[in-house]
Amino acid sequence: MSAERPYAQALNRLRMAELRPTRQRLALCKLLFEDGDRHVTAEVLHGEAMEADVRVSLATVYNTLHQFTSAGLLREVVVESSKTYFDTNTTDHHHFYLEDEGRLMDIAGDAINISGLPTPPGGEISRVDVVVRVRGSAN
Amino acid sequence: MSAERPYAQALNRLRMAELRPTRQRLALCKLLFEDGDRHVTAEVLHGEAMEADVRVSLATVYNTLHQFTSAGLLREVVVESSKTYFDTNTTDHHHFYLEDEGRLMDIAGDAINISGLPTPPGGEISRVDVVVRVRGSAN
DNA sequence: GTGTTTGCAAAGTGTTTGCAATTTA
DNA sequence: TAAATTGCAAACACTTTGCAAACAC
Repeated sequence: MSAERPYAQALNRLRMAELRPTRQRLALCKLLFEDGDRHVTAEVLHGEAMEADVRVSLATVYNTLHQFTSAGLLREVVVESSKTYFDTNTTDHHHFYLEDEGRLMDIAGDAINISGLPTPPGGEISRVDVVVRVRGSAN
Repeated sequence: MSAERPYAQALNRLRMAELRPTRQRLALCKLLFEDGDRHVTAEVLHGEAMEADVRVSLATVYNTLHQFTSAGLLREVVVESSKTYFDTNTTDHHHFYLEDEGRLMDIAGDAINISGLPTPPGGEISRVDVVVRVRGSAN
């Protein structure tokens, strides 16, 4: 919806998250959400910003990604030490990880069924992450 | 088996992996495998070595953990960016991750049932990792 | 002896932080 | 103009690397 109003959309998203719509946040928000579901690292997003002639520092990209995550706009996905991926899809779902390309792909939450989960040892389950590692996708 | 012969056991393990049984490798091997399944980081293992008065550099611990992993003696588990866990259990299984403590616990491979896995997009599945994140275990 | 392994210190990577300058409301 | 945000550069945690000395066979 309203894919033709990415700017207004970004503004709305920031308002809902109660984050001041600064030039940088608006631009990053637009880049992140205007093209459907994405999985980005800070470096990649920063690169896209540079290409789009948006002046943002890498530090701000990091800060913004974390603010968006705290606000529930993004979700962090851990598949590789020493690289943090942010996912624009915050609904319940899982991932393919294409090891050769270092790329993530969503698996719809209802596509996989998990049964027999043991009771967690004290505390409660905050999330169940399934990562299906795929090799040879580059050939 | 032969839990009372940790040294001979370690020696055997190294021989099977075709790694020279150096003082350092033997000591690390012993620390890793004499007490059942473990999940360690390089820092933690290095700390244990120091406590046991085994002189090993952190760099060697890192190298050794990777050699053991390549040899199939260990397996890497990714649950947190910027921290690598090595698991002495190399069989098919999954994990609880106690977020408050940063601790891993095994979930037997046959305890969980996963159905409906979509076909991977080119390439073949090298592994399916299930991480059950648990919060509040420290209370 | 010869080739492997180690330790050190230095370099590397991805990320976070302190603070003055800038921007927003 | 008061408070929030930014950019920079420095600091950070964790990990890898180059190379001479020590070690295993």
